[in-house]
This record gives sequence, C-alpha cells and structure tokens, in this order.
Amino acid sequence: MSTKPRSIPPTGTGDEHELVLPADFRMTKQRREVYEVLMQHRNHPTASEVFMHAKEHMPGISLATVYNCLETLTHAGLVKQVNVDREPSRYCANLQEHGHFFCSDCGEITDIDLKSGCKANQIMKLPRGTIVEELDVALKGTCPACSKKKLSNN
Amino acid sequence: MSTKPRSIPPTGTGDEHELVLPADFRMTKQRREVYEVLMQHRNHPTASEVFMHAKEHMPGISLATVYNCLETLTHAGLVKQVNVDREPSRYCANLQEHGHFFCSDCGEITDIDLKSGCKANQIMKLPRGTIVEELDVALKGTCPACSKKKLSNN
DNA sequence: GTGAATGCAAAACCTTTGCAACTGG
DNA sequence: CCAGTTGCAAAGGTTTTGCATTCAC
Repeated sequence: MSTKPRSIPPTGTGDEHELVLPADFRMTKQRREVYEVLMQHRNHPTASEVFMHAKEHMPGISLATVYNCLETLTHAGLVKQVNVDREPSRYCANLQEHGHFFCSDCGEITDIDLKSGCKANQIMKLPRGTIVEELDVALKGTCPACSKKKLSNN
Repeated sequence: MSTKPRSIPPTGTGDEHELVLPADFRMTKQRREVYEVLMQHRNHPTASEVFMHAKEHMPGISLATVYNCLETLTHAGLVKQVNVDREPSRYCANLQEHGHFFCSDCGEITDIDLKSGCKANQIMKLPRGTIVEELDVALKGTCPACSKKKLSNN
C-alpha cells in the first residue's frame, strides 16, 4: 500500500472507443490524484467527496482544483460526469457505455450495462436526419438489496 | 385570444397512467397560471422563462412562487422536470412517457417517443430483484434542421 | 375559519472565475 | 522557459427558506 502503481491508461477492457488525450493535456500531480481517487472509489463520488479523499494523499489540494481537474479529465474522456436531478454532480471512471440506476431507498448509484448492440434508434422514434452522439439512460427505483429488505420488514 | 379556456384535466390522450391528484392539492390562481404557461409553451421552458410568461397574465407573481408551483405540479404528476447537465431545470407538461433530445448546435430540446413497449429490462442488463419506477432516456447530438444546415454550409 | 400558499428578501448551495504564484514538459 | 495549472477567495446563478400576509376550500 505504500507506493501504489500509478498507471494512466484507463480501464483496459478494450471495449471503449479509442481514447485519444488532447495534445496539450498535462498530467499534473493533482489530476493524477483526482483520477486515482475515481479509480479507487467506484461509487460515483461528488466533487466534495473526491476532494476529501484527495486531501488524504495531498493535503494542499483545493476544491476549485478538484473541480478543474474533474472538468479537464471529463473533457479528456478519462472520466464521466453523472447528474442526478439537481443534486451535486457525480463522477465515474467507468468508460464503458453504461446507464445508471438510482435507488430511491438507499441512494446508491449503480452502473447498469446496456444490452449488447443497444442503439438509440432501436428504442426511440428518431426523426430521420437526427445525429445521435450520446445516449444517456437513467433508471430510478429500488435496488435488489433494498427491495429484499422491504419484503422482510413486512 | 381574450378569454382562454382553462381546463385542468391534462393531455387527454388517454395514454398516460391514471392521474390522481393528491387529496390536499389546491388549485390556486398561480398554480393554474404556471400550468397554463407550460401547456402553451411546449419548448421546455426554465423556471425563469415560466416566470416571465406568467407575469404577462399575472404581474404580481413571484419567482419563488413559480418554483413552488413547479414543484407542486411536478409532485402532483401534472408536470415533468427535465434536467440537462448542470443547466437550469426545464419543465414540460407532456405526460406521455418520452425521452429527450438535446441538440448541441441550436440548444433546442425535443420530445422523443420511445418505441412502443420499450421497457427498461429490454435495453438494460438489470440485476434480478431490481424494481424500476422511472426510465429516463436522454440523447445528445445534432437535430435534423441543424445537420441539414451544416451540410449546406460545406 | 383555518391550514396551506403566496410574495419578498435573504440565505444556501454548487460551481465558476480572477489573479498571483507555481510547475510540468 | 512559459503556457497552462494551481490555490485562494470572492462572485455567480439557481434554488430554497423564513415569515408575515393572503387565500382556497
């Protein structure tokens, strides 16, 4: 646990699109730290949560820098921003195309894989000429753990 | 245009779920006005846009009240809240289950119908025991009008 | 009549910005 | 070296809140 390996090339599943970092992308200490936090905490932390974790390894880091890094990393394609209603943005380092499930009981957010080959025009009545660049699927409801808990409480 | 009919029972397509207003729901002048604005402006206005329109008919109305009304109407099921990233929330009175398409060129938001019978478990690999209450599909890209414009500009 | 809704202003909140100091390539 | 990044604090814009007044049922 002392000297963690710090590899940048991300998930390595080979399933995501070719990842090309912007030519002028600088991997600073802070950006690496923020990225590492997201790699180690896969529960979609908010910016402040990332900030708190990052401070453990890097006491001097500021919240504004965390916001900066998150934006840069998102823009670079290493990180995805996840918005739930009006709540603070959350971030994840899972680059595979996936949706999100929000449990209204426990508040947990879990990644949900789309069925293979699921494309926008298969589920939506798109007017011809529409160019889709991003498909975002969000589900709300009760997760298996919580629905189980509910049942046994009755 | 002088005395507009002001009916509350919503879309009337018969396609949406049975709409049961909360027992203690009070239809105040302001709530009716906000609802009417949303019925007449189907382009997903923000709270401030609703406010501006509402003021035309009801100069005394306040922004806080518009926010209150929007929340109440949303809670009552007469209105849906649409969030695009971190931008101000938008609202619509289209109660049919539908997705949204955000054109990154012109900024317009259009309702997109889901293909009939499209359910969450048909497109997502849901863990068994998951209870889905809401399916939210958001698309980003270029709308037909803008992609046409782009082509003719080249 | 009465509890709920309104209007106003101020607060809360997340996020962005301006700028001097610093630093990675 | 030097454009880009950081840290700090302050501002920005959206949404919420507290409270006296008003209103719908």
